[in-house]
Amino acid sequence: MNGRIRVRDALAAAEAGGKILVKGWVRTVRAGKEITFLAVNDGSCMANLQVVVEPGLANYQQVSHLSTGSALVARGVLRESPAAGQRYELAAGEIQIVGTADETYPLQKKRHSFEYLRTIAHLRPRTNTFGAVFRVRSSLAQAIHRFFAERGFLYVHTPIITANDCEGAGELFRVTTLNMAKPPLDRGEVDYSGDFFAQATGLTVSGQLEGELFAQTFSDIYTFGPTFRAENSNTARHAAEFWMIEPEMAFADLLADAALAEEFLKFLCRHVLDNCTEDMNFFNDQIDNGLLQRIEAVASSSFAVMEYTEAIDHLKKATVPFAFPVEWGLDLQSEHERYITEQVVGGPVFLINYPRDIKAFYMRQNDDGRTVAAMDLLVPKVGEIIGGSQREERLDLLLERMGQLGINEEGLWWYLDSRRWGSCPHAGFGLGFERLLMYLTGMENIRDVIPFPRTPRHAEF
RNA sequence: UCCCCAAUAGCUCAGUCGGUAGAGCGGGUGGCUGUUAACCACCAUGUCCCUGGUUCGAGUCCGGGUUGGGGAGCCA
Repeated sequence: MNGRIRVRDALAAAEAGGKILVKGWVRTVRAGKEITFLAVNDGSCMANLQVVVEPGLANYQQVSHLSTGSALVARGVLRESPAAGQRYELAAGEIQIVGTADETYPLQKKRHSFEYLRTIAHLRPRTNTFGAVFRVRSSLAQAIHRFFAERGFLYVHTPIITANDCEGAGELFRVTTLNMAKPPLDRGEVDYSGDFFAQATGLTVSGQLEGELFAQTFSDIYTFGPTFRAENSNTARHAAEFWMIEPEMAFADLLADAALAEEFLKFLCRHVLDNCTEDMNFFNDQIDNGLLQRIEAVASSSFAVMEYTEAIDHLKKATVPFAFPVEWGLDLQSEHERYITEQVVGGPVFLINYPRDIKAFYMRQNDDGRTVAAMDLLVPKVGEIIGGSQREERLDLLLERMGQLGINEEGLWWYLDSRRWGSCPHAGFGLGFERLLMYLTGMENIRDVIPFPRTPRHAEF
């Protein structure tokens, strides 16, 4: 628009000499009496366009006094840069100062801590690191849609508001229009019959159950949307609001599920390596020196598969001390998962067939009577990154399991119906988008890969 | 929610044995320079997180709190 060219395209021009117009924000100014250099960035790439300004310019005085953060429009000739550091630069013929930034601008041309930048989340995208994070985030989201689209998966929008809290009480955010100062009571309990939905509702913790219903029409589907957990988790890996990808395939078993997960993760590794090269190189240089090597290794590896029972054997034989006990029937802790993927396998590994009693009610019971068809994909450095299962398609066994766990059938009548008519084997998995992003960028805190993080006590911006 | 650590200039930090605070960067001014987080000189900037206590005297020691960070659990 208005003939503007993005910095990314200007820097990638086939040859110098063109008259161009760029619009962006000043990252640094190196000003002098005889010449001034402005580094201009418009978010299209990490690299800045060097704008060279000489005293002949009408407003040279004002331009040489610009400071970091200012917005401007620059017109001039793209030419080869005589100095090192950039191939092209813009010889300014005209600079229009659009918006100045005074000395109170919080971003300085120096390194800031991530903790500080979190307090100015509205400005941090203007830094190199967060610019890279959010470019990769955008690119990766589009790659995810492309992956599934190319394979014939239907994209389904499952509800954000739900009355379904079957995955564990107390973790839902409540959604209500009741007067919180004076809620209607019935025998001491809040009476939701007069609430907007005439029942207790909350924000979704997973689209899986609805996703299963669509899989039994469209064969292969996926969801990709916001997910909410009201848990008081204070860690670098948890947010109250995050985005989750949940594919579901009909006529698929656990191994087909694992095969999809493997293809999916490799595709995304390859995608960022091939399409986000500049930003990935930055992460490798500045954030995590082993990043490119690790992602390249995952992209070209073949994932191992290991039974839970075998993993327990390995852990029992381990010579390293663990803080938590290892026993068949107990869930694996992060330390155990990392030992398996890093020390035993030395790469990505699917752990499959977990004890029934530590897994969710909807997972398919195996013939051994004590395990279910669950899988977790473990990767070096982070541990579990994908969790999935083959679902229990047999109505009687599903009802039996729900009964054992005290799960109310009435609220899930629609889910159970899917096992009444045309039930079929099906399987799926869930992947936390931010955790994927952490894995692929080397960023170590989930609050630094989501634009405006929501965590306990934090809903600013 | 539990355990551990931290909080000093706009930012990143130092501050010895308890004696009323410094550096670098950033900012301002000037100089200089086809510069690359430019460089050089000068200048300005503090609720030492809050609160109570010990002490002649607390940034420093002790109690309580707040906020942040790391780890764990929960999980994606």
